[in-house]
Amino acid sequence: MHGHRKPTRTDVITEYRRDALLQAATRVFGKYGFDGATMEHIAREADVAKGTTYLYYRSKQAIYDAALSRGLAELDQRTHAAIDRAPNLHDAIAAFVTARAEYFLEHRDFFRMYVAAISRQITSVKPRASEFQAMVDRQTRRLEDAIARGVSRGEIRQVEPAAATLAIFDLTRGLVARAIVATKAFDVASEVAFVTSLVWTGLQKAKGKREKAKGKRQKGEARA
Amino acid sequence: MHGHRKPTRTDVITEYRRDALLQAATRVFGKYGFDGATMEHIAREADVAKGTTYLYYRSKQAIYDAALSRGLAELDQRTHAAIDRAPNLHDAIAAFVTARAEYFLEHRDFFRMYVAAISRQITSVKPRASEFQAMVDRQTRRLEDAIARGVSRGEIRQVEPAAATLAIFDLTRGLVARAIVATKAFDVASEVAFVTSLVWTGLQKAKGKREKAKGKRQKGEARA
Amino acid sequence: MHGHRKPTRTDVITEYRRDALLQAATRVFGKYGFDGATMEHIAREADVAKGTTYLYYRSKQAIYDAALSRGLAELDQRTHAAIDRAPNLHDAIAAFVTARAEYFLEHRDFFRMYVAAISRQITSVKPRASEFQAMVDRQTRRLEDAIARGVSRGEIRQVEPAAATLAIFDLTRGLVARAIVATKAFDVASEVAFVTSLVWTGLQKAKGKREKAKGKRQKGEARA
Amino acid sequence: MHGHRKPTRTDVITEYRRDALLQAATRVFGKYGFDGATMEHIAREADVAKGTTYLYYRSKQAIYDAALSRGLAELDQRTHAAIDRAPNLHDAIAAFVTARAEYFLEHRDFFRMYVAAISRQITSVKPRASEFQAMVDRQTRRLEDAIARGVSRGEIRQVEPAAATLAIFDLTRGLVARAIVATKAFDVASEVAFVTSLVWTGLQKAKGKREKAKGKRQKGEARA
DNA sequence: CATGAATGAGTTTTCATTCAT
DNA sequence: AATGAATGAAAACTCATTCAT
Repeated sequence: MHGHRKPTRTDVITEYRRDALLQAATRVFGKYGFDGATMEHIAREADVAKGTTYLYYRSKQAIYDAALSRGLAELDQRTHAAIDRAPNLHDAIAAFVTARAEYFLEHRDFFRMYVAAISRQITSVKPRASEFQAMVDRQTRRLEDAIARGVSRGEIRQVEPAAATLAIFDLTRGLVARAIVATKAFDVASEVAFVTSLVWTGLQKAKGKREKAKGKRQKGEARA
Repeated sequence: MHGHRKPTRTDVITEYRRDALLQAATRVFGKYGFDGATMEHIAREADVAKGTTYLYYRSKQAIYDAALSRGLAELDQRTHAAIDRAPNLHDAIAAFVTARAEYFLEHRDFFRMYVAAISRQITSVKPRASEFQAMVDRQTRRLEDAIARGVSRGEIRQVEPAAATLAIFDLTRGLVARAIVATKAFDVASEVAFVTSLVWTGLQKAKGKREKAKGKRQKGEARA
Repeated sequence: MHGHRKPTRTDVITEYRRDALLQAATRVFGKYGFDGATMEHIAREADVAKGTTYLYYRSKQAIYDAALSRGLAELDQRTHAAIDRAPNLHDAIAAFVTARAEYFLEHRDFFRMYVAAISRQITSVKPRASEFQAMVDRQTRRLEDAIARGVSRGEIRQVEPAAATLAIFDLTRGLVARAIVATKAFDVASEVAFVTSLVWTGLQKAKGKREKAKGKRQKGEARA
Repeated sequence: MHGHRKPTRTDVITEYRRDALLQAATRVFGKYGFDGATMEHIAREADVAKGTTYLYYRSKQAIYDAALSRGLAELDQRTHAAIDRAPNLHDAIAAFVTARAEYFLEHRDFFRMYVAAISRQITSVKPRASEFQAMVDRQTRRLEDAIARGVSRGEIRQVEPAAATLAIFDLTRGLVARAIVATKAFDVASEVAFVTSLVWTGLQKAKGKREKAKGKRQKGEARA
């Protein structure tokens, strides 16, 4: 902030503590949820006294938010990097799914926090919606842009890029959730491949086949 | 139907109270989550005293479970009925998405409970996974069977029916979640249509094109 | 109460209910103690609805008191009768111990209430001491009189009759307590015999021996 | 004596608090009984907040157990020391009664807890009997041994040492109970003397007198 | 008289947060 | 800065008692 000031000893300690606390918090919140987690537990996990926690974070909510943000930022990073590396739209989609699945599976506690956070957002009385919404946007922006380009180039059919992106987003989340609760072996790679192929195929230009079915609608079908 | 005993006064009251409590519980759990909800609050919402709650449900957990189960059963009902009414696979998929989206949007509090329950299942220390898993299975079974038939008839391409079903399941959930947090107008019908079309197209037999694309990148896609 | 009025149907029912409730109360209070017992439990045990209990007894305390009183009155009865039948002091003592032990062992729940009541009296904040004290007095009066006569007749040595009586009273209580908690066989008869003989011997005129012992230690007793 | 580590601040506080809490608990449990006592009350009495109590004792039951145990251990101590100091059996008996009476009268609240504990043991649904039983055994062991020696030396008549000991035990308890509820002056010393003399005389060898009475039993007499 | 549904005061226990050392 | 003892608000749950039917 103050330019290139050499970090003082204090800065280093502070940095170290904040990191340790965030890691501990992620573990504990991931395992027990927001309400189930206790400051005591987090402190112990971070190897500090309970009071120390409050020197670095104002409250339980604050440490929770920080832990969540940090994870989201990292995930963001990974997601972006993966997409940027992809040479084409198909691979960008695959990269998106893969990168996120990998990140979540490497950070299962974070995934739990993440899911709970979404759940809380939906449940939420307070409108923390906006902050969270912004993060989701950031996570999906790159992919959305890629899809938009794909559409404008005629590479894929005319779809709402946002809708398509969110679909991929949802599929990824579901996939990871199942991987995490899975008791028996779960072949992530093949699941990722399936999701990717489903979406990719789904984005192809229709071959006209469906027209007929569409022609003779029955009730019970989507009213779109 | 089940013994024509005239319902006693107590039976009537019991029926009425249980229903009122379940409704209240759904509202409160939906708004505040399991931990955030208080028995006091639920009781007030159901217009009874705190103690009365315990005359009908043994514990907070019990009333939570009951409220969740009831909603799931209703949802199950609707989902089944919708699929059964569909004349073909395409419409079955559309019906699945539509029925669930409608149910959830009519019962937003229940949707919040539902999402929280899934979140809890993932977070959960205790393995209440199984009970819940069973319900999910029940909800998806019919669609899975329909998809399996579609595959064996060659109506759609060779996919793992379970995987395809869960994808539809995930997409529906995401769709509803967005509809519920949406601050501005949200065109559910068109979202449903999109999801349905994405999946339906995605399940069509591949035209073989993509293979090539994967092998040798096209220049136009160099930077997504 | 109103002389020889023929008991009405209502009187009979009332009598019957009060009795059933008292029996139930004794069982329940005996098993769970005052605080551990619930009106619900007592009512169920007496085969009436919870509210009915309050038609016969003003409160939990009232039914407790009534149950205790009834037991004490019966015990009183038995104790008196036994003593009155005894031809001499020795037998009166034996009869006292025996009668009480028998009564308590036939009414173990009542014994538990009884012990708890004594405990409560000691603990008691409120001075229900007097009422209870009176009952103890009534229970011991006859024996005390018999002992007083024994003393004045020179049948036994000069002791404070009240003190001697209470000693016998305490020994009996201890004996029964052990019989009731005993897990293995407990020979009540021989315990009663021991207590009786101990007391009877203890009340005999001293042979003068002890005086000396107290004055100048005997070597054999140097280390007890 | 046990590692000369300087006690830390925390150690000191802990020691102090545990003691204060135990004292407070004894007072409160003694006055109101287990169920009548509230944690709030105990905390106030110990001059701490309600929550503080739980920093030192896991639960109400735990603090109760600790308070009871501490008292029993002290009483044990005193009882043992008194008996060990006695030069002969007669004095050992006197010492037992005296020491216990003194201890209880100095710690009236503890006596109330003690009586309630015995009462609970009798009433008890759960078999905490064993733990408690063990403590009683410990309290009486020394005296029982002394009596056994007295019997084998022919110093006193042939009695079951355990039975004699428990008789003395019961008499002491009764004596103290009366001293504690006594509203008017209560001459403990003379009561102790009476109990001691009654027992001591009662343990002397019979002079053969009673034989006759025994010969012509009447009903109502012990069937031993 | 009898019932049992309803009430709400009262109890134990937990835990985020504060603050003296 | 770090500690951890102390606090007290909050919450689930129980049960004696009341009262409408």
